[in-house]
Amino acid sequence: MSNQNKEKNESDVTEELTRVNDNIWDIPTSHAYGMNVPGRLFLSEKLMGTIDKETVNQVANVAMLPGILDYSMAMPDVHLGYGFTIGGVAAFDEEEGVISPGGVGFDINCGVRLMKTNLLKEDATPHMKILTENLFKKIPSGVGSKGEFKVTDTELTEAFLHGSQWAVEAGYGIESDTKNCESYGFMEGGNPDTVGTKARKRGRPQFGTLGSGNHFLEIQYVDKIYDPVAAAAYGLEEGQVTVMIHCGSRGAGHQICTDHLQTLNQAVKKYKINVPDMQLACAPAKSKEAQDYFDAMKCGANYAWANRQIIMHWTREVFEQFYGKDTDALGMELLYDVAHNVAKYETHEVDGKKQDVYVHRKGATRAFPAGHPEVPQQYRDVGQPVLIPGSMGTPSFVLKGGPNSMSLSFGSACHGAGRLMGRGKAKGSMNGEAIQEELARQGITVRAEKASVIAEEAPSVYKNSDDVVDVVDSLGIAQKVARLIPIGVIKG
DNA sequence: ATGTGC
Repeated sequence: MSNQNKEKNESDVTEELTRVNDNIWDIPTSHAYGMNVPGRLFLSEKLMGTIDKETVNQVANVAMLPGILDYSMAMPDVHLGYGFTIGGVAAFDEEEGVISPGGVGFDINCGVRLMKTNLLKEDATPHMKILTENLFKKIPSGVGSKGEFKVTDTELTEAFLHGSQWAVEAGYGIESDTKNCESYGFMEGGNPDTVGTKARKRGRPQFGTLGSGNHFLEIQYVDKIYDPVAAAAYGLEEGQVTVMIHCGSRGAGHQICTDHLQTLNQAVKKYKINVPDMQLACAPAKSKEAQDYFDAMKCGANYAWANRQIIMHWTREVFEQFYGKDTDALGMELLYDVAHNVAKYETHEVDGKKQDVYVHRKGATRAFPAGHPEVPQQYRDVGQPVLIPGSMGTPSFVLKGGPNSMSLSFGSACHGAGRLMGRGKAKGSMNGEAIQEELARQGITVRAEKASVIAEEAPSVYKNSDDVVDVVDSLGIAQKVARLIPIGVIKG
Protein backbone atom coordinates (compact mmCIF):
# COMPACT_ATOMS: atom_id res chain seq x y z
CA MET A 1 0.00 0.00 0.00
CA SER A 2 1.41 3.43 -0.88
CA ASN A 3 1.91 5.93 1.90
CA GLN A 4 -0.68 8.17 0.41
CA ASN A 5 -3.29 5.46 0.47
CA LYS A 6 -2.36 4.51 3.98
CA GLU A 7 -2.82 8.07 5.19
CA LYS A 8 -6.13 8.24 3.44
CA ASN A 9 -7.27 5.08 5.15
CA GLU A 10 -6.24 6.34 8.56
CA SER A 11 -8.12 9.57 8.21
CA ASP A 12 -11.13 7.59 7.01
CA VAL A 13 -10.99 5.56 10.20
CA THR A 14 -10.87 8.45 12.68
CA GLU A 15 -13.44 10.50 10.76
CA GLU A 16 -16.19 8.24 12.02
CA LEU A 17 -14.95 8.07 15.59
CA THR A 18 -15.59 10.23 18.62
CA ARG A 19 -12.48 10.91 20.64
CA VAL A 20 -13.19 10.56 24.36
CA ASN A 21 -9.65 11.13 25.63
CA ASP A 22 -6.02 10.37 24.69
CA ASN A 23 -6.63 6.62 24.62
CA ILE A 24 -10.35 6.12 24.08
CA TRP A 25 -12.23 6.46 20.80
CA ASP A 26 -15.89 5.61 20.44
CA ILE A 27 -17.79 4.34 17.41
CA PRO A 28 -21.18 6.05 17.70
CA THR A 29 -24.28 3.95 17.10
CA SER A 30 -24.89 6.16 14.06
CA HIS A 31 -21.89 4.44 12.44
CA ALA A 32 -24.07 1.59 11.22
CA TYR A 33 -27.72 0.66 11.32
CA GLY A 34 -28.53 -1.85 14.04
CA MET A 35 -25.87 -1.06 16.63
CA ASN A 36 -27.34 -1.61 20.10
CA VAL A 37 -24.44 0.06 21.90
CA PRO A 38 -21.49 2.16 20.75
CA GLY A 39 -18.11 0.62 19.99
CA ARG A 40 -15.10 1.62 22.04
CA LEU A 41 -11.47 1.42 20.93
CA PHE A 42 -8.68 1.69 23.49
CA LEU A 43 -5.97 3.11 21.26
CA SER A 44 -3.33 5.81 21.35
CA GLU A 45 -3.04 8.19 18.44
CA LYS A 46 0.02 6.27 17.28
CA LEU A 47 -1.75 2.90 17.35
CA MET A 48 -4.76 4.37 15.57
CA GLY A 49 -2.53 4.18 12.51
CA THR A 50 -2.39 0.38 12.85
CA ILE A 51 -6.10 -0.26 12.32
CA ASP A 52 -8.24 -0.17 9.24
CA LYS A 53 -11.89 0.33 8.42
CA GLU A 54 -12.62 -3.38 8.36
CA THR A 55 -11.45 -3.74 11.96
CA VAL A 56 -13.67 -0.83 13.04
CA ASN A 57 -16.57 -2.47 11.21
CA GLN A 58 -16.02 -5.75 13.03
CA VAL A 59 -16.18 -3.93 16.37
CA ALA A 60 -19.38 -2.25 15.17
CA ASN A 61 -20.84 -5.59 14.02
CA VAL A 62 -20.45 -7.06 17.50
CA ALA A 63 -22.35 -4.04 18.85
CA MET A 64 -25.35 -5.27 16.82
CA LEU A 65 -25.64 -8.54 18.73
CA PRO A 66 -28.60 -8.76 21.14
CA GLY A 67 -28.06 -8.06 24.80
CA ILE A 68 -24.58 -6.59 24.48
CA LEU A 69 -23.74 -4.38 27.45
CA ASP A 70 -22.00 -0.98 27.65
CA TYR A 71 -19.76 -1.10 24.56
CA SER A 72 -18.33 -3.45 21.98
CA MET A 73 -14.70 -2.99 23.02
CA ALA A 74 -11.32 -3.38 21.38
CA MET A 75 -7.95 -3.45 23.08
CA PRO A 76 -4.88 -1.64 21.62
CA ASP A 77 -3.59 -4.86 20.03
CA VAL A 78 -6.81 -5.20 18.02
CA HIS A 79 -6.77 -6.68 14.54
CA LEU A 80 -9.11 -8.47 12.15
CA GLY A 81 -10.39 -11.83 13.31
CA TYR A 82 -13.08 -14.43 12.62
CA GLY A 83 -16.29 -12.42 13.11
CA PHE A 84 -15.08 -10.70 16.27
CA THR A 85 -11.74 -8.88 16.22
CA ILE A 86 -8.74 -10.32 17.99
CA GLY A 87 -8.38 -7.94 20.91
CA GLY A 88 -12.14 -7.75 21.39
CA VAL A 89 -14.09 -7.69 24.65
CA ALA A 90 -17.87 -8.05 24.71
CA ALA A 91 -20.15 -8.75 27.67
CA PHE A 92 -23.70 -9.98 27.27
CA ASP A 93 -26.72 -9.95 29.52
CA GLU A 94 -27.65 -13.48 30.55
CA GLU A 95 -31.36 -12.93 29.77
CA GLU A 96 -31.23 -10.82 26.61
CA GLY A 97 -27.76 -11.64 25.38
CA VAL A 98 -25.96 -14.34 23.43
CA ILE A 99 -22.92 -16.59 23.56
CA SER A 100 -20.81 -16.78 20.42
CA PRO A 101 -17.79 -18.98 19.57
CA GLY A 102 -16.50 -16.15 17.36
CA GLY A 103 -16.05 -14.10 20.51
CA VAL A 104 -13.73 -16.75 21.93
CA GLY A 105 -11.80 -17.87 18.88
CA PHE A 106 -10.76 -21.19 17.43
CA ASP A 107 -7.91 -21.67 19.86
CA ILE A 108 -9.98 -21.93 23.02
CA ASN A 109 -7.95 -20.79 26.05
CA CYS A 110 -4.93 -19.87 24.10
CA GLY A 111 -2.99 -18.39 26.98
CA VAL A 112 0.26 -17.70 28.72
CA ARG A 113 2.00 -18.95 31.83
CA LEU A 114 5.10 -17.63 33.48
CA MET A 115 7.38 -19.80 35.57
CA LYS A 116 9.98 -18.22 37.84
CA THR A 117 13.42 -19.59 38.63
CA ASN A 118 16.09 -18.43 41.04
CA LEU A 119 18.69 -18.55 38.28
CA LEU A 120 20.32 -15.34 37.14
CA LYS A 121 20.77 -14.26 33.56
CA GLU A 122 24.49 -15.21 33.71
CA ASP A 123 23.58 -18.74 34.85
CA ALA A 124 21.56 -19.27 31.69
CA THR A 125 22.92 -17.26 28.75
CA PRO A 126 26.10 -19.33 28.20
CA HIS A 127 23.97 -22.48 27.88
CA MET A 128 21.20 -21.25 25.61
CA LYS A 129 22.09 -23.48 22.65
CA ILE A 130 21.96 -26.69 24.66
CA LEU A 131 19.00 -25.65 26.83
CA THR A 132 16.86 -24.69 23.84
CA GLU A 133 17.91 -27.89 22.07
CA ASN A 134 16.97 -30.02 25.09
CA LEU A 135 13.63 -28.26 25.43
CA PHE A 136 12.98 -28.60 21.72
CA LYS A 137 13.59 -32.35 21.96
CA LYS A 138 11.44 -32.76 25.05
CA ILE A 139 8.43 -30.70 23.98
CA PRO A 140 6.83 -31.66 20.65
CA SER A 141 6.00 -28.65 18.52
CA GLY A 142 4.75 -27.78 15.08
CA VAL A 143 1.41 -28.12 13.31
CA GLY A 144 -0.17 -31.50 13.92
CA SER A 145 2.60 -32.44 16.32
CA LYS A 146 2.13 -35.50 18.46
CA GLY A 147 4.27 -36.70 21.31
CA GLU A 148 5.20 -40.08 22.64
CA PHE A 149 3.16 -39.02 25.66
CA LYS A 150 -0.22 -40.73 25.52
CA VAL A 151 -3.31 -40.23 27.59
CA THR A 152 -6.10 -42.77 27.83
CA ASP A 153 -9.66 -41.88 26.92
CA THR A 154 -10.52 -41.72 30.62
CA GLU A 155 -7.62 -39.36 31.29
CA LEU A 156 -8.73 -37.13 28.43
CA THR A 157 -12.17 -36.90 30.02
CA GLU A 158 -10.56 -36.03 33.35
CA ALA A 159 -8.54 -33.29 31.66
CA PHE A 160 -11.69 -31.88 30.00
CA LEU A 161 -13.34 -31.78 33.42
CA HIS A 162 -10.51 -30.66 35.68
CA GLY A 163 -7.80 -29.03 33.58
CA SER A 164 -4.49 -28.50 35.31
CA GLN A 165 -5.98 -29.80 38.57
CA TRP A 166 -6.07 -33.17 36.83
CA ALA A 167 -2.54 -32.74 35.45
CA VAL A 168 -1.11 -31.95 38.88
CA GLU A 169 -2.93 -34.87 40.50
CA ALA A 170 -1.64 -37.14 37.71
CA GLY A 171 1.91 -36.16 38.68
CA TYR A 172 2.67 -33.38 36.21
CA GLY A 173 3.27 -30.60 38.67
CA ILE A 174 3.28 -29.47 42.26
CA GLU A 175 0.43 -28.30 44.45
CA SER A 176 1.20 -24.57 44.23
CA ASP A 177 0.79 -24.71 40.44
CA THR A 178 -3.00 -24.66 40.58
CA LYS A 179 -3.04 -22.01 43.29
CA ASN A 180 -1.13 -19.61 41.03
CA CYS A 181 -3.40 -19.92 38.02
CA GLU A 182 -6.42 -18.09 36.64
CA SER A 183 -9.54 -19.96 37.78
CA TYR A 184 -7.21 -22.25 39.72
CA GLY A 185 -6.46 -24.11 36.51
CA PHE A 186 -9.93 -25.14 35.43
CA MET A 187 -13.44 -23.96 34.67
CA GLU A 188 -16.21 -25.68 36.57
CA GLY A 189 -18.99 -27.31 34.58
CA GLY A 190 -17.24 -28.64 31.51
CA ASN A 191 -19.36 -31.35 29.94
CA PRO A 192 -17.42 -33.94 27.91
CA ASP A 193 -20.70 -35.12 26.34
CA THR A 194 -20.78 -31.86 24.39
CA VAL A 195 -17.35 -32.59 22.90
CA GLY A 196 -17.54 -34.64 19.70
CA THR A 197 -15.52 -37.76 18.97
CA LYS A 198 -13.51 -35.92 16.32
CA ALA A 199 -12.35 -33.32 18.84
CA ARG A 200 -11.38 -36.13 21.23
CA LYS A 201 -9.56 -37.94 18.47
CA ARG A 202 -7.56 -34.85 17.52
CA GLY A 203 -6.92 -33.82 21.11
CA ARG A 204 -5.70 -37.09 22.54
CA PRO A 205 -2.38 -37.45 20.74
CA GLN A 206 -1.67 -33.71 20.95
CA PHE A 207 -1.60 -33.44 24.71
CA GLY A 208 1.64 -31.86 25.84
CA THR A 209 2.45 -30.24 22.50
CA LEU A 210 3.22 -26.62 21.81
CA GLY A 211 1.63 -26.14 18.40
CA SER A 212 2.74 -23.59 15.86
CA GLY A 213 2.20 -19.99 14.75
CA ASN A 214 2.71 -17.47 17.52
CA HIS A 215 2.96 -20.18 20.16
CA PHE A 216 6.29 -20.46 21.89
CA LEU A 217 8.28 -21.46 24.89
CA GLU A 218 10.74 -18.78 25.88
CA ILE A 219 13.59 -18.44 28.35
CA GLN A 220 13.78 -14.83 29.46
CA TYR A 221 15.24 -12.59 32.13
CA VAL A 222 13.76 -9.69 34.07
CA ASP A 223 15.49 -6.58 32.78
CA LYS A 224 13.35 -3.88 34.33
CA ILE A 225 11.09 -3.48 37.33
CA TYR A 226 8.49 -0.70 37.12
CA ASP A 227 6.62 -1.45 40.33
CA PRO A 228 8.84 -2.78 43.15
CA VAL A 229 5.94 -3.50 45.50
CA ALA A 230 4.00 -5.60 42.99
CA ALA A 231 7.22 -7.22 41.74
CA ALA A 232 8.03 -8.30 45.30
CA ALA A 233 4.54 -9.78 45.70
CA TYR A 234 5.02 -11.66 42.44
CA GLY A 235 8.54 -12.73 43.44
CA LEU A 236 10.32 -10.98 40.57
CA GLU A 237 13.76 -9.39 40.70
CA GLU A 238 16.01 -7.80 38.14
CA GLY A 239 18.26 -10.28 36.36
CA GLN A 240 16.13 -13.29 37.28
CA VAL A 241 15.48 -15.99 34.69
CA THR A 242 11.86 -16.81 33.82
CA VAL A 243 10.21 -19.23 31.40
CA MET A 244 7.12 -18.21 29.45
CA ILE A 245 4.83 -20.76 27.79
CA HIS A 246 2.33 -19.52 25.21
CA CYS A 247 0.00 -22.14 23.74
CA GLY A 248 -3.58 -23.32 23.71
CA SER A 249 -5.97 -26.22 23.17
CA ARG A 250 -4.49 -27.45 19.87
CA GLY A 251 -6.72 -29.50 17.57
CA ALA A 252 -9.16 -30.25 20.40
CA GLY A 253 -10.26 -26.64 20.88
CA HIS A 254 -10.22 -26.01 17.17
CA GLN A 255 -12.58 -28.93 16.52
CA ILE A 256 -14.87 -27.98 19.43
CA CYS A 257 -15.21 -24.52 17.89
CA THR A 258 -15.80 -25.89 14.39
CA ASP A 259 -18.44 -28.38 15.55
CA HIS A 260 -20.42 -25.92 17.63
CA LEU A 261 -20.30 -23.22 14.96
CA GLN A 262 -22.42 -25.57 12.86
CA THR A 263 -25.06 -25.88 15.57
CA LEU A 264 -25.00 -22.15 16.22
CA ASN A 265 -25.38 -21.35 12.54
CA GLN A 266 -28.69 -23.21 12.75
CA ALA A 267 -29.53 -21.48 16.02
CA VAL A 268 -29.24 -18.05 14.40
CA LYS A 269 -32.12 -19.02 12.09
CA LYS A 270 -34.09 -20.87 14.75
CA TYR A 271 -34.05 -17.95 17.19
CA LYS A 272 -34.27 -15.34 14.39
CA ILE A 273 -31.20 -13.43 15.54
CA ASN A 274 -30.16 -10.57 13.32
CA VAL A 275 -26.45 -11.00 12.70
CA PRO A 276 -24.60 -8.76 10.23
CA ASP A 277 -22.01 -11.49 9.56
CA MET A 278 -22.51 -15.26 9.82
CA GLN A 279 -19.10 -15.49 11.50
CA LEU A 280 -20.92 -14.00 14.50
CA ALA A 281 -23.05 -17.17 14.82
CA CYS A 282 -24.50 -17.29 18.32
CA ALA A 283 -27.52 -18.31 20.36
CA PRO A 284 -29.42 -16.84 23.31
CA ALA A 285 -27.23 -17.30 26.38
CA LYS A 286 -29.70 -19.57 28.15
CA SER A 287 -30.56 -21.72 25.11
CA LYS A 288 -29.41 -25.34 24.95
CA GLU A 289 -27.28 -24.57 21.88
CA ALA A 290 -25.39 -21.77 23.64
CA GLN A 291 -25.00 -23.69 26.89
CA ASP A 292 -23.79 -26.80 25.06
CA TYR A 293 -21.14 -24.70 23.32
CA PHE A 294 -20.22 -23.04 26.63
CA ASP A 295 -19.83 -26.42 28.36
CA ALA A 296 -17.73 -27.73 25.47
CA MET A 297 -15.68 -24.52 25.49
CA LYS A 298 -14.93 -25.15 29.17
CA CYS A 299 -13.58 -28.58 28.22
CA GLY A 300 -11.37 -26.92 25.60
CA ALA A 301 -10.21 -24.36 28.15
CA ASN A 302 -9.44 -27.11 30.66
CA TYR A 303 -7.52 -29.06 28.03
CA ALA A 304 -5.39 -25.96 27.38
CA TRP A 305 -4.65 -25.43 31.07
CA ALA A 306 -3.63 -29.07 31.42
CA ASN A 307 -1.52 -28.73 28.28
CA ARG A 308 0.43 -25.75 29.59
CA GLN A 309 0.79 -27.53 32.93
CA ILE A 310 2.33 -30.62 31.30
CA ILE A 311 4.66 -28.52 29.16
CA MET A 312 5.82 -26.64 32.25
CA HIS A 313 6.43 -29.95 34.02
CA TRP A 314 8.71 -31.12 31.20
CA THR A 315 10.47 -27.76 31.20
CA ARG A 316 11.23 -28.33 34.87
CA GLU A 317 12.61 -31.77 34.05
CA VAL A 318 14.93 -30.32 31.41
CA PHE A 319 16.19 -27.64 33.82
CA GLU A 320 16.54 -30.14 36.67
CA GLN A 321 18.62 -32.45 34.52
CA PHE A 322 20.79 -29.68 33.11
CA TYR A 323 21.51 -27.90 36.40
CA GLY A 324 21.52 -31.05 38.55
CA LYS A 325 19.09 -29.54 41.06
CA ASP A 326 15.43 -30.13 41.77
CA THR A 327 12.45 -27.86 41.16
CA ASP A 328 12.50 -26.56 44.72
CA ALA A 329 16.22 -25.76 44.67
CA LEU A 330 15.85 -23.99 41.32
CA GLY A 331 12.85 -22.00 42.56
CA MET A 332 10.78 -23.14 39.59
CA GLU A 333 7.45 -21.84 40.79
CA LEU A 334 4.52 -20.84 38.61
CA LEU A 335 3.96 -17.08 38.86
CA TYR A 336 0.62 -17.16 37.06
CA ASP A 337 -1.26 -18.45 34.04
CA VAL A 338 -3.82 -16.45 32.04
CA ALA A 339 -6.33 -17.35 29.37
CA HIS A 340 -6.69 -14.86 26.55
CA ASN A 341 -9.31 -16.64 24.39
CA VAL A 342 -12.26 -17.52 26.54
CA ALA A 343 -15.79 -16.61 27.63
CA LYS A 344 -16.58 -16.40 31.33
CA TYR A 345 -19.69 -16.04 33.44
CA GLU A 346 -18.78 -13.21 35.81
CA THR A 347 -20.34 -10.60 38.05
CA HIS A 348 -19.96 -7.00 36.91
CA GLU A 349 -21.54 -3.67 37.66
CA VAL A 350 -23.62 -2.41 34.76
CA ASP A 351 -25.49 0.91 35.03
CA GLY A 352 -24.83 0.93 38.76
CA LYS A 353 -26.25 -2.55 39.32
CA LYS A 354 -24.39 -5.80 39.92
CA GLN A 355 -25.31 -8.47 37.42
CA ASP A 356 -24.05 -11.75 36.04
CA VAL A 357 -22.83 -11.50 32.47
CA TYR A 358 -21.05 -13.54 29.83
CA VAL A 359 -17.76 -11.78 29.09
CA HIS A 360 -16.13 -12.80 25.81
CA ARG A 361 -12.41 -12.15 25.72
CA LYS A 362 -10.85 -12.93 22.39
CA GLY A 363 -7.23 -11.91 22.36
CA ALA A 364 -7.84 -10.15 25.66
CA THR A 365 -6.66 -10.98 29.16
CA ARG A 366 -8.61 -10.87 32.39
CA ALA A 367 -7.11 -8.11 34.54
CA PHE A 368 -8.84 -8.11 37.91
CA PRO A 369 -7.72 -5.37 40.30
CA ALA A 370 -6.44 -5.53 43.86
CA GLY A 371 -9.08 -6.77 46.27
CA HIS A 372 -11.07 -8.78 43.74
CA PRO A 373 -12.08 -12.10 45.35
CA GLU A 374 -10.91 -14.09 42.32
CA VAL A 375 -7.34 -12.84 42.62
CA PRO A 376 -5.31 -15.48 44.50
CA GLN A 377 -4.71 -14.60 48.13
CA GLN A 378 -0.97 -14.01 47.78
CA TYR A 379 -1.56 -11.39 45.05
CA ARG A 380 -4.80 -9.92 46.31
CA ASP A 381 -3.29 -6.72 47.67
CA VAL A 382 -1.64 -5.82 44.35
CA GLY A 383 -3.98 -7.27 41.73
CA GLN A 384 -3.99 -10.18 39.31
CA PRO A 385 -0.80 -10.76 37.31
CA VAL A 386 -1.50 -9.91 33.67
CA LEU A 387 0.94 -11.63 31.34
CA ILE A 388 1.55 -10.00 27.97
CA PRO A 389 3.80 -12.00 25.65
CA GLY A 390 5.83 -10.09 23.10
CA SER A 391 6.16 -11.23 19.54
CA MET A 392 9.19 -13.43 18.84
CA GLY A 393 12.38 -11.80 20.04
CA THR A 394 10.69 -8.79 21.61
CA PRO A 395 10.05 -8.00 25.29
CA SER A 396 7.16 -9.48 27.24
CA PHE A 397 5.50 -7.71 30.14
CA VAL A 398 4.09 -8.56 33.52
CA LEU A 399 1.37 -6.15 34.55
CA LYS A 400 -1.04 -6.07 37.45
CA GLY A 401 -4.81 -5.70 37.10
CA GLY A 402 -5.49 -1.96 37.43
CA PRO A 403 -8.06 0.03 39.41
CA ASN A 404 -10.05 1.00 36.30
CA SER A 405 -10.38 -2.39 34.65
CA MET A 406 -13.76 -3.19 36.20
CA SER A 407 -15.35 0.14 35.26
CA LEU A 408 -13.75 0.49 31.81
CA SER A 409 -13.41 -2.97 30.27
CA PHE A 410 -15.23 -5.69 32.23
CA GLY A 411 -11.94 -6.47 33.99
CA SER A 412 -9.97 -6.97 30.78
CA ALA A 413 -6.71 -5.84 29.21
CA CYS A 414 -4.77 -6.48 26.00
CA HIS A 415 -3.12 -9.84 25.25
CA GLY A 416 -0.01 -9.16 23.20
CA ALA A 417 1.51 -7.09 20.50
CA GLY A 418 -1.13 -7.76 17.84
CA ARG A 419 -0.43 -8.57 14.21
CA LEU A 420 0.09 -5.90 11.60
CA MET A 421 0.55 -8.21 8.64
CA GLY A 422 -1.35 -11.40 7.80
CA ARG A 423 0.42 -14.76 8.07
CA GLY A 424 0.41 -15.44 4.35
CA LYS A 425 1.87 -12.08 3.45
CA ALA A 426 4.53 -12.37 6.16
CA LYS A 427 5.52 -15.81 4.93
CA GLY A 428 5.94 -14.44 1.43
CA SER A 429 7.86 -11.29 2.24
CA MET A 430 10.06 -12.31 5.19
CA ASN A 431 13.15 -14.50 5.24
CA GLY A 432 13.11 -16.86 8.22
CA GLU A 433 16.82 -17.68 8.22
CA ALA A 434 17.86 -14.03 7.98
CA ILE A 435 15.59 -13.14 10.89
CA GLN A 436 16.99 -16.01 12.95
CA GLU A 437 20.53 -14.72 12.32
CA GLU A 438 19.55 -11.18 13.23
CA LEU A 439 17.98 -12.39 16.49
CA ALA A 440 21.16 -14.38 17.22
CA ARG A 441 23.15 -11.16 16.89
CA GLN A 442 20.81 -9.66 19.51
CA GLY A 443 21.62 -12.55 21.83
CA ILE A 444 18.43 -14.52 21.21
CA THR A 445 18.71 -18.21 20.31
CA VAL A 446 15.71 -19.39 18.29
CA ARG A 447 15.13 -23.11 17.82
CA ALA A 448 12.25 -23.65 15.41
CA GLU A 449 10.69 -26.54 13.55
CA LYS A 450 10.99 -24.69 10.26
CA ALA A 451 12.15 -21.32 8.98
CA SER A 452 8.74 -20.41 7.56
CA VAL A 453 7.35 -20.11 11.10
CA ILE A 454 10.09 -17.59 11.90
CA ALA A 455 9.09 -15.61 8.80
CA GLU A 456 5.42 -15.71 9.78
CA GLU A 457 6.27 -14.49 13.24
CA ALA A 458 8.91 -11.90 12.35
CA PRO A 459 8.95 -9.11 14.95
CA SER A 460 8.28 -6.52 12.22
CA VAL A 461 4.87 -8.03 11.37
CA TYR A 462 3.65 -7.15 14.87
CA LYS A 463 2.78 -3.93 16.58
CA ASN A 464 5.31 -2.61 19.08
CA SER A 465 4.38 -4.27 22.37
CA ASP A 466 5.59 -1.24 24.38
CA ASP A 467 3.02 0.94 22.63
CA VAL A 468 0.23 -1.57 23.29
CA VAL A 469 1.08 -2.00 26.96
CA ASP A 470 1.44 1.76 27.48
CA VAL A 471 -2.20 2.28 26.49
CA VAL A 472 -3.63 -0.11 29.10
CA ASP A 473 -1.15 1.25 31.65
CA SER A 474 -2.18 4.88 31.01
CA LEU A 475 -5.84 3.94 31.31
CA GLY A 476 -5.27 2.16 34.63
CA ILE A 477 -6.69 -1.07 33.15
CA ALA A 478 -3.47 -2.95 33.85
CA GLN A 479 -0.23 -1.44 35.11
CA LYS A 480 3.36 -2.33 34.30
CA VAL A 481 5.25 -4.38 36.87
CA ALA A 482 8.21 -5.84 34.99
CA ARG A 483 9.70 -6.28 31.54
CA LEU A 484 11.13 -9.60 30.36
CA ILE A 485 13.77 -9.98 27.63
CA PRO A 486 14.02 -13.26 25.68
CA ILE A 487 17.28 -15.18 25.43
CA GLY A 488 16.07 -18.53 24.08
CA VAL A 489 12.96 -19.33 22.07
CA ILE A 490 11.37 -22.63 21.02
CA LYS A 491 8.87 -22.36 18.18
CA GLY A 492 6.69 -24.88 16.36
C1' DA B 1 -4.88 -20.59 15.60
C1' DT B 2 -5.61 -25.19 12.45
C1' DG B 3 -4.55 -32.75 9.96
C1' DT B 4 -2.29 -24.72 6.97
C1' DG B 5 -5.79 -23.16 0.21
C1' DC B 6 -11.21 -22.80 -3.79
